[in-house]
Amino acid sequence: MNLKNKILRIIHNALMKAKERGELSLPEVPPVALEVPKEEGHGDFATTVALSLAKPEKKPPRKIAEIIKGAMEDSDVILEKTEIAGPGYINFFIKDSAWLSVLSEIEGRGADYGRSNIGNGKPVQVEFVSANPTGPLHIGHGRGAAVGDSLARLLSFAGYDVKREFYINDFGSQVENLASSIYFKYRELSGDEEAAKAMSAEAADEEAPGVEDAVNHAYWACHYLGGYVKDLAQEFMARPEFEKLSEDDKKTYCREEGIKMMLRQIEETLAKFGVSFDEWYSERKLYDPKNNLVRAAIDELREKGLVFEEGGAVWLMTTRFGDDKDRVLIRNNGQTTYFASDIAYHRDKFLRGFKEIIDVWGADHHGYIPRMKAAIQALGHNPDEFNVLLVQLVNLMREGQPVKMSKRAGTFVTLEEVMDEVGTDACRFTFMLRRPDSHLDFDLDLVKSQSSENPVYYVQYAHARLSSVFRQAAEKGIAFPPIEEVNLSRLLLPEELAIIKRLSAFPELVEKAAEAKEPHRITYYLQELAGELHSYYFRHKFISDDLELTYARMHLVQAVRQVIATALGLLGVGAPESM
RNA sequence: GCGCCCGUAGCUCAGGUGGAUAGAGCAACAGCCUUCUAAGCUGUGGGCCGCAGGUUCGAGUCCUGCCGGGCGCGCCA
Repeated sequence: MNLKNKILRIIHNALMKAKERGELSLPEVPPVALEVPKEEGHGDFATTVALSLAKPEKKPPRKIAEIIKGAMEDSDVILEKTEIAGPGYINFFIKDSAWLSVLSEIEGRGADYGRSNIGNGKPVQVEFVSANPTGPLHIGHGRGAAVGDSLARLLSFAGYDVKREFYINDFGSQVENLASSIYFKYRELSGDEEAAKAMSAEAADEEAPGVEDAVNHAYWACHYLGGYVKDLAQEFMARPEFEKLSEDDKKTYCREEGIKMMLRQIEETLAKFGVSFDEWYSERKLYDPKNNLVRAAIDELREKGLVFEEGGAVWLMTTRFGDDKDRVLIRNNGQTTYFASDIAYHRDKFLRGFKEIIDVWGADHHGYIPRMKAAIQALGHNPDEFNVLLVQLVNLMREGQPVKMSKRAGTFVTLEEVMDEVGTDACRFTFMLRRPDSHLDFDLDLVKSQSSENPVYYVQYAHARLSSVFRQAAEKGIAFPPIEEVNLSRLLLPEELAIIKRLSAFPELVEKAAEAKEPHRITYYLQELAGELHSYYFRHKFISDDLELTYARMHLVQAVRQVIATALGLLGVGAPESM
């Protein structure tokens, strides 16, 4: 049992005892809030329970605090002292010797220190990135990937049964656009004058009036996105089987092979970024003739009486569940909407047994949340089982100036290029430096710079430095005796105890971050821990002639090294042995 | 017009689900390498937490209204 829980037990027992004695009435056991005070002088832990009991007990809070304090028993002998302060806080001061046991706990659990089971094996699905397979990933996808992946790692570490999923929009107008772009480019490359003319009209005219979207897209993709449409067209042309096809079949080929190639590229980019998925879920699967899930979803909603027809279209009554207006499922041309697909998709997620569903979306889709929540309820689920994490769009900067990513400006930058320029660790860490819903300026020069301005190296350097200490010790032939044989009570410095206290806070930090779905908290914790470590490192030698002290300090920094590595791992960032 | 997000130090941002005297990095200034990695350390200054009310023992945090910025409001995806 950790220290915090021991204190909680002491308080709880004291409350029970006070009740027995008749000093407190306590019709029901109050929740006890125990926190770490900001001010050091206020002890290691403090509770406000006396304050919150003041009203129901009709006694002054300080009086209640006296009663509780008088009933407390420190059976494990972990308390240095307790005191009542301010309006009625009870402050707890832990014995130094009790803190030292944290080091043994960390060493004992190793890479599992901080792992918990608050998730209790609950099946959770995190769906993220889900970019259209019509072009390369950009930096906004990168942020979504970093946030989604870190969240998945965090939840998994907290005991949830997590699955990561990528939803492939391989159905509908977007992929048709890709298909005709490739096909169009192929025609141009084959000497089709009409196609070439449209292309040059597009190049000359900002708005390119009268030119269809596919040409527009092809022009953009060929000139600014690394020419991937042109690459694909050329590759297909070189394949013997392609030329044998009829024009119609060529177009189909462009679509099918185009999607396949784009997905492969997306998967490779993400793999390089350290992100992988358990499932790549195809939208087309929802329309399988043998098992049409979209039809099944609409039928289910219709049976519930939540569907109606108007103007030749089929609608879902989302307003019954708080949406602003009802939404179309089937257009009057007979085609289903994206929304209908999405309902079927999310219905299937629940059918697959997930008890909680988390979608990571770009913030520009936030308006879509109410209708999706409504749909979840229409299907008979608790809307709390479906959560959307909004990730704000990223401003790519260079030397303090925004990089405008317009197709005309010729400055489109892919995620791949950003990773190559700044490195994946710096890239991922930077994404986790902000709350997901706050705007992020991603300055390429800053993220690239290997200086104090760059927090990722600050943290990684702490790990590398400590690794170096162990190399030095080994070179000098200094042993690393087991922790049971080491006199940890030699760790008397205030900064040593401060570090131990911070290490002891890690498991709860992980739990809270997981519950709040806020992986960025890990980033801030890391910066604080690294800061304390650097300061400590600078002031004190770890390896000295005093072997007893050396051993004790080596175990301390071993624990720090472990926690830094674990925490960086939750962010998908490496912990280098040397830099 | 309606809805969502944001507003905290000169800049970029934290602020642990309502707690004690609001923090960090950068920038500015002044220092620290003979010693385990200077990608580091030490110190200094800097605030009407957008504004005005409300809820209570207690508000940067919750509620209402305004101001300012971003985004969204399709039988597109």
